[in-house]
Amino acid sequence: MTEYPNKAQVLVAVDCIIFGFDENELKLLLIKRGFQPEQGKWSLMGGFLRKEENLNNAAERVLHQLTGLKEVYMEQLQVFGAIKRDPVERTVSVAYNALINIHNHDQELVNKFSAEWFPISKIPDLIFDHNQMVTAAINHLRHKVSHQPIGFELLPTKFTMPQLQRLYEAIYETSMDTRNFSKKLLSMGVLVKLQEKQKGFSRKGAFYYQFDQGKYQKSINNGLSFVIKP
Amino acid sequence: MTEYPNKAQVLVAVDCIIFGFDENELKLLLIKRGFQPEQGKWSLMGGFLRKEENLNNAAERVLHQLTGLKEVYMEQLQVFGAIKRDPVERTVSVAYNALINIHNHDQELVNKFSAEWFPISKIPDLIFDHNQMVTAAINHLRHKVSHQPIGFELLPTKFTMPQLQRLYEAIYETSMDTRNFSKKLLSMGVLVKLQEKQKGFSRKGAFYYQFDQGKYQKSINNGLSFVIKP
DNA sequence: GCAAAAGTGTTAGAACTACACCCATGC
DNA sequence: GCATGGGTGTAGTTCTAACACTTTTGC
Repeated sequence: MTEYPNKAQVLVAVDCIIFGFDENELKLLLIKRGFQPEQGKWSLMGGFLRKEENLNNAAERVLHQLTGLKEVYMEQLQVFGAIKRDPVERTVSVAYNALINIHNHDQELVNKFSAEWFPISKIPDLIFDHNQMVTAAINHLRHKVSHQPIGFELLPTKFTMPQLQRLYEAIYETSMDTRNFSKKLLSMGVLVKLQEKQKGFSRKGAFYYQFDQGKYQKSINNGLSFVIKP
Repeated sequence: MTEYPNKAQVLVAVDCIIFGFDENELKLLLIKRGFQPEQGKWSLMGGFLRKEENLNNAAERVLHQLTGLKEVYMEQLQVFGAIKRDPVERTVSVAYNALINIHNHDQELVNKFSAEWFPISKIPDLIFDHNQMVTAAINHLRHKVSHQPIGFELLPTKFTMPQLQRLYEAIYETSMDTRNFSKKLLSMGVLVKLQEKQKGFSRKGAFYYQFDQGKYQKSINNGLSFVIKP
């Protein structure tokens, strides 16, 4: 074991861009920073990498601290490494996208961090380069949902076709044709229709569906490509 | 200015996955490691992040050290942060994809680092997690060339239609129909046909084309999507 | 004149887009 | 019985995929 010469004295952090969907809008969970620097400003939830954990663990830990959730869909987005991005000390930060069901998180923890959900159209000024991270995160999500079945992570396991459509409309900031949308989704054969109907939202009630990972894998192996264009 | 408590003592490195195309095969430039640990083994070209440079600069510097090239198409790929990925010291490494014209690099520098081009089908065992990086890099490249006009970075400014097709075939490891390929490329209206023909390779000679960034931007603004499926 | 690569068109099927009305239910 | 959102079919158009022969030229 030799030590490397010219070590770079740089800190490594992770920041989580936490997405949720509340039946109509795509939202991000932001915290009001309780410590210096920039105390009291809005920020992404973040933390420093510890020696005994790998990067993904660090991101999961940070997400868990704020939401109480584990086993969440997370994905490394990008590293931000500009020299002065953090004024206190040279820090590179790895941004992670997290997709959660907006109704599942632990409200007490969220209160503890003075966190709030913001619609993506109304993101406030954030500290450091966090607005840049958010922009990258939204672009990445838009791109990714168009050809991977990850949108379902933002919905309850049981969801209706109109809910799913509104989700895609919110992500793409567009509107889609109901007939073409359901035709497309059903044609891919990755959804299971349940007998049960959603009650209380509309008079008629909409049938619930579930995403079926097994069916998806089979379809993929048969050459299907999952595509939902904006 | 306060200092953060519980700093993570972690080094930050960059590693470059350098792609080239030699008329038939997609290749990677690998170095024979001249220092400990793992001296004499094949490896990606890498280096540590310095305090006074941002991540992209570091990647450019590392690429320049090996190839003598500047202003090269580079793209951050992913961070690798497993605890024991580097046995000497805890290091997270940011992998960068670089696309270069295989005929342009500085041969002396390449010799100095005992570097060699390897076809992507014959990548040797590499140190640390570099094989993982290479796999991620190839997957990323395959995905990216299918909807962004970055393949041209691997070719000379003037290239023939058959060269371009062979490039895509090499990246996708597939074969394509000549007629459909040229029809598709020309229909997007982003290439300029030159009067000049390639000499010496085939009897007939093939016309040269150039990629036109301005035309591409215009087409994009008019709603074109650049797509070349495998 | 022949070998080797370049260049070019057509057709059938698949996927996409646009579009409007009836249905089920709670009040 | 009416207001609200849920659910469904068709036709025109565009895109894709499959397929083979002629052209040019150096030797």
